[in-house]
Amino acid sequence: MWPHPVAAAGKVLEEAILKRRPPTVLDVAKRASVSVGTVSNVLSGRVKVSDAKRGLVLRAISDLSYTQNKLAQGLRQKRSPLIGLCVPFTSVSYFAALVDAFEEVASDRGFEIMQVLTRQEPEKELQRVKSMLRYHVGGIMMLPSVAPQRSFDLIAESGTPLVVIDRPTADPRFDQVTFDNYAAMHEAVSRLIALGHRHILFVVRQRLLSVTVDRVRGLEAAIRDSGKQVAVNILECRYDEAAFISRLESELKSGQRRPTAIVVSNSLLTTWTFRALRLFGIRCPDDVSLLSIDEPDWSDLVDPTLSTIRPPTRAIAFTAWDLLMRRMRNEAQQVDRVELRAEVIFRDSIAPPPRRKPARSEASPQRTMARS
Amino acid sequence: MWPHPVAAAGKVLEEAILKRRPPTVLDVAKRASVSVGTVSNVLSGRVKVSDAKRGLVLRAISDLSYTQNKLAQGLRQKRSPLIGLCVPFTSVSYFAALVDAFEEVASDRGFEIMQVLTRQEPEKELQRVKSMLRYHVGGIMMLPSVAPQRSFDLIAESGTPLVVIDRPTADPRFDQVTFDNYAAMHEAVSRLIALGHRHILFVVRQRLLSVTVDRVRGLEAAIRDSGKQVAVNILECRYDEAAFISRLESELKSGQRRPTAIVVSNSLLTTWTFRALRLFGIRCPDDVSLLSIDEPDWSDLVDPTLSTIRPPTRAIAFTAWDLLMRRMRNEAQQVDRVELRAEVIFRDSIAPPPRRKPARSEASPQRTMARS
DNA sequence: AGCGCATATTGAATGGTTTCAATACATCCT
DNA sequence: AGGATGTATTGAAACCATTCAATATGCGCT
Repeated sequence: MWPHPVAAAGKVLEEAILKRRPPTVLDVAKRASVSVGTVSNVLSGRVKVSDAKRGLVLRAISDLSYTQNKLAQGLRQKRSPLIGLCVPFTSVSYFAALVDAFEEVASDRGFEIMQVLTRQEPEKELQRVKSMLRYHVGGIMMLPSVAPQRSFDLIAESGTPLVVIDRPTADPRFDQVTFDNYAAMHEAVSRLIALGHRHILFVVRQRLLSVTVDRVRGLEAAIRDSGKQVAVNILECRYDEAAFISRLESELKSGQRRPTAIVVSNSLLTTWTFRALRLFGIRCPDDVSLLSIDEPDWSDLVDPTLSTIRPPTRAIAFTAWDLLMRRMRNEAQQVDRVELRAEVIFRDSIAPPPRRKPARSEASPQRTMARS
Repeated sequence: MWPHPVAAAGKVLEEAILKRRPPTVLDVAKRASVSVGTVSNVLSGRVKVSDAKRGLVLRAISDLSYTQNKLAQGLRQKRSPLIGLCVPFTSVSYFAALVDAFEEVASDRGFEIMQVLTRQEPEKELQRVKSMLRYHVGGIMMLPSVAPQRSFDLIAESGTPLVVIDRPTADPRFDQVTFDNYAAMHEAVSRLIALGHRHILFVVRQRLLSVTVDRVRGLEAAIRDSGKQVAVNILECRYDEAAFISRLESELKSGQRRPTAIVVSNSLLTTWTFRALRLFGIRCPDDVSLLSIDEPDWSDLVDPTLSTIRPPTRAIAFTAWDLLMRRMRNEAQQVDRVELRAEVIFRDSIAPPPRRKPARSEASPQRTMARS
């Protein structure tokens, strides 16, 4: 007497169910009466499988509601479809928008994001990079800190594809996607100078950061190109609001080199600056003009509305993704360095400087200071 | 003649180096002349190892600069030290702050974050939950959508510990950490009523969301407790700024039930509302008072400064983490439901309603409407 | 010295997938 | 029919860390 077919099917089910463990390729293979290799081929689609067998396999997969174990897959392939995403914070809106865009495209393409935060500290960065590598991530997107060399070396040594975003690096080993800080800064500062500003304060987080260097170059070029005498002061500050405010105050009250325009490096510092100006009773744009790099989402809500350099966030994310994929598929011909353009948006926070203390008495339009 | 010790050591190195692959426990074990079991015991610290052997092992680890393969570890242990973090977006500051706090505590404790975004859509959520489970994450933090049932079932079935954050659920299977929306809303609305408001508009994203339900309960209770006649309108809207603005406009211009106070459910909608009021030329707080749930970071930068309900973001993250760890270590006695308190911050965007059209002529303080 | 007990150490088996050399099968041509 | 060519399928081996039953070692006591 032959075993009843239904009972037989039941018996195949048994293994996975009785042992209360998720079904494996082996379970699927048994139920579909094929080999594990065939199941794997159906799953990956890399090798042609006859329609008949494919049907059996798909049937078995859905019967058992089998799901791939990505850890085992990653172990075997030595690369998991995890993508490491390394940014300083998520609580800065520009970074958050980047993360958001990356997750969107990653999940659409069947990848997952492993997110690590560096807090802008090279040590922390190194530690976080090591964590990513322990998971054998298939690729890394990284917004590097000031001193990313050791992290870069580790990544290069591991052979993991890396795309550097937002902050250009001299390292010739990696693809990178940035926006043209030089041009954006040149455009913005040229406007300030045209309006008559001759004392500019540039507030930055870290002077050594490559983006900062580019921005300073753009600023200086704009001054040269204008042919005017413009004094520039750079204020570097840690992330500590109280300390920042007091340093800003002393800058703004130093009679001689008192700035009439402030350019701020990121949206967090802009928030603080804006708050500080209120606190000091300094009016914007009457007393001082303000321009922010990294557009905060409240730019058009405040009074005055804020002039900004708006980074092409989503374009950066999508471009970086494409580069990373190309590299993961080994299709990269050479190192790519893409530079996108940022949009400079002039709103009300920029105006001609006040008339008093004219450094060289430029012809700035007459303007009453009162506004009430 | 015995092999020279140095040559022997060199020979041990060979394997990993010649084959150009990262060293494994086996390589470490050979070099330290111990068994793989011992190496594993040193690594995990779960079993006591003599100081002598431990020294040898540590030495070998550093010599070879061995790093654990977390994929293999996860495969064997059936749980990886990856923590799935599931939120709607990162581009809303409240969510971004949560993510930030989670990453901080996770990386301090040697865990990594796998971040997935649900876009508030149950379908997407389910898909993302499946992705997490395929990686056999050790635990999940989730800010659920309106209809999380299937996701919950899947998670429960997989046996993965889950902590539900921010949005209370009736599901009795999972720990949860929320803040007291009822109390916060009660406090805020009581103040509005005390100031004389009798027409309140509540702008929400999704009426069915549990937090919304709680907030509405708090609102209604505040009205009951006040003993006054207060009309409430609820405006539900998708995430589409143009559509939202036009719906808001019709609400604000509907002569009869025209609200004098608006409560908005999250910071993104608050941004839109704020922008819309400007657009319509409706003054705040003169014509209408405004209160935001989820404190945007520009609350004190705009004019008028914004009244808000500030969620205890970091406390939520840390509490949720502790609950999750307890559950991952199987120390949980019962299902925990922690409810933290939110802070209600009254700033300038709240004032008594304008005098015109007194519904029942309450004694609100005389107030000239003109301002500039 | 001999015995028993406690602790440290060992290493084969395990987990789930993919890979790839080997095999089976089908097709076509002469 | 016989042989050659090409494609589909198979299943053992590999990936790497952990587990745990079995063994080895050390210690104390008589």
